[in-house]
This record gives sequence, structure tokens and C-alpha cells, in this order.
Amino acid sequence: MSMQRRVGQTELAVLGALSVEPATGYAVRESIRDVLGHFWSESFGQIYPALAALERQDHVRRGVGSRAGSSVFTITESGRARLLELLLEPVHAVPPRNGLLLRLFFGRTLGAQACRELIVAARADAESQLTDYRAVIGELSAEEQHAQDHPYWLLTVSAGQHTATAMLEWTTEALGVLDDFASRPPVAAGSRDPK
Amino acid sequence: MSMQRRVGQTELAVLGALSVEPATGYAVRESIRDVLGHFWSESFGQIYPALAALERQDHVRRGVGSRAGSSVFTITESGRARLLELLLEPVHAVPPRNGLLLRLFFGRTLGAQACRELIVAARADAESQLTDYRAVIGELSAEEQHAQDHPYWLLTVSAGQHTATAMLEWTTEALGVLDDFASRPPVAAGSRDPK
DNA sequence: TGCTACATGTAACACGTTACATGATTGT
DNA sequence: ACAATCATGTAACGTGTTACATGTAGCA
Repeated sequence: MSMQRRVGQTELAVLGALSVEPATGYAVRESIRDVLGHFWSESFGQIYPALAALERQDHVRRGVGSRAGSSVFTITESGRARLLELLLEPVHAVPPRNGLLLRLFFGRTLGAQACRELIVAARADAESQLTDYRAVIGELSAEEQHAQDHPYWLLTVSAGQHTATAMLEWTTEALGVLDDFASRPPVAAGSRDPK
Repeated sequence: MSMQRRVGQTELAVLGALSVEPATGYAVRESIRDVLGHFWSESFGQIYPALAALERQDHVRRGVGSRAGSSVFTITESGRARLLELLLEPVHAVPPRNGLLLRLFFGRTLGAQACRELIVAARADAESQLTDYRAVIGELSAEEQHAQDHPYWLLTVSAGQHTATAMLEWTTEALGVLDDFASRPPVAAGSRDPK
């Protein structure tokens, strides 16, 4: 009944980050960006208020940091319980908003050339993602700290790899389709059967 | 310099929908839901203000509908120009927020069983999507109206198929990994090499 | 000396959903 | 008569980003 402010998913991400190790707000954002970056993001504008709220509820405790004025937050027992509670909550599906596919859908208006460029960019994107994933796997195998977490972390990387590979294959196919178009004489107004 | 209200991507989706055929606000939402549903969504709260703004800028024109009080919006020439302009704008990448992968990342805390359930649900999701895509392709080949658009529309469906297939394959792999865990005796505290 | 990275926080803004208020039309 | 669907619009709310204001610490 206590009207708790909903910080929603941010609370989960922040508590999760702190469950790995204590950190400043700044460092929380860094680790979310660097470690969860492929499937999650948070901004300072969310993180600091979330930390303040978590502190009020005693889910994290504020300690003095190495630098003047900086605070190191540590997750409490009640924070770990809260984290589990949040993890067990149903996944809130975000409504899809894919700007690339939206543009492609109106490809006739946009023009085949511009579509081609969009797909080429998507292809480059998928390739650079795959490079990133390989690097992440390398870093992961070369660390002993959180060995028990590794199988789960690798699962999330694998999801990214599957998705990026799928995008790569799709762009190849799509470019083929588009090239077939380009090689066909344009049918401006009337392509009805000539009786 | 005219301080135009940013309706952003909604403007693009609405103009796009109206570029196919004139429609009421209600019908615009229906077609966005039914046709672009796999990669886009809009709510009434966005659509009606967007239509009003487009009308003010003369990008659409309001006509009387078949029902009392209903308005049928038709895209104007300036509206088509605006649509092309919006289509040419760079794709605004949305920051990633994948609740499934976030939970999986903290799988050690969440527990192997709950992770399994999440993945099974994701699998069912991917399968139902694939069924949908096949149905969409069927409907598409059985219509002559917008034949010139079909290649582009099929491209967006193909993207969905590639992604859903990738998810399906990933879930299979992930369940395998998780089952390997479960069959191993749990290592609660000390798994250091026994000297 | 000055740049960059570390660090905290707030305020303004943009965006999007949900719920609400209202009513006509169609079919049973 | 009543339910479902079509139809329009607004208001409240939640959430998330960006920009701003402020300052410290390390290093070249």
C-alpha cells in the first residue's frame, strides 16, 4: 500500500550491477554500458534517482568513496531479496519500433538506392557487433573472478551472436533482391497484361 | 524557425499508412497494428494529435467519413514530399532494453529453473511469430492491389523470419546449456581445485 | 596550465501508454 | 435491448534522455 515510486526496470539493472560488486553511481553506469551494453542501457538521469530511492528503502548502503564527495554503494541483504523479486517479475515486452524496417516497408517511396544504403549500413552494423561479441568472449574466458556467472553471461552473448548473424544473412538476401529490381526495367505506370 | 511540435517517428508511420490509402484515425491505428505490427506500434494517444498536426501543416486533408462525426484523412502532395523527407532522415537507434537477456545475465541469482522457463517462453514466442509470418506471406501473395510494394514488404517479413529463426535456434542451444548445468552436481561454495 | 576522466545531481523536455469521456452504428 | 465495434479526442501519468551546473583528481 505504501505508494512506492516506480523506477521499474532501472531498479533491476542497478541492483543487478551492484550485486556483482559495490560501485559509485558513475561506475554503475560504466558497467551497464560496457557489460550489459548489447541489450541494456541506462542514463545518469535514471541511475542517480534510482540509487537514492534504493538507499531510502535500505536496499543499498552508501559508503565513502576513494575520491572526495564520491559515494560507493553496496547492496544489502534486503537489496538482494529485492533483486530476486524483480528478476522473478514478468518480462515487460517493449512495443517494437524498428526504424529500418519502417523505412524499408515504404521502400517504393523511399527508392531502391536509399534502401540499399540502409541495408548496407545494417550489414556493417551486424558485422561490427559480431566482432564485439568475439572480443567479449575472449575477455570472459580470460577472467576467473565470476566463473559461476560465466555460463549465463555467455548465454546472453550467444543470443546477440545469433541475432547479429541472422541480420547479416538477411542483409545478403535483401541486397540480392534489391539488385534484381535494379536490373529490371522500371515499370512506371502500367504493367497490366497487354491483352 | 516555426516552432513545430515534434511528433517524430509517429508522423512518419501515420503519413506512411495514409500514403497507401485514405483512412480514419481509427483505421490508421488498425493498419499499423495489423500490417506493421511486427516492427512498429502506435497508440491513439499519439495518432490523433499527429493527424491534427499534419492537418495544420496541410500534409493531410480531412474529409467526411461514412459514419457521423468520423473523418477520413487523405495525404496531400506536400504530405508525400514530407513522407519522403522523413524516410530519408537517419534511423534513430533506440537504446536496447531486453528484459529477457537482463534476467538471464543475472541467472545465477534468478536460478536455473526460472531461466529455463524464460527461455521456453521465448521459444514459444519465436514459434508463434514464425507462424504469423507464414500467414502474412500467404495473404500477401493472394492480393493484387499493391503489387509494386510487395517486394519491400516481403523484405520486412524476411527480416522478421530471420530474427525469429535465430531466436528459435538460440533457445535450443540455451536449453541444452542449462540442462548440462542441472545434471551437474551443484557447487555451492568451494569449487577450487582440491590440491 | 589545461585536458581528460571521474563524480554527483537536477531540471527541462520528449515521448509514449493508459484510462477516461463520449457517442454513433451494426448486428443479434 | 444490448453488446460489439467503430470512432474521436484529452488528461494524467510514467519513464527516459539531454543538458546543465558543479566540482575533484590525475596527468602531460
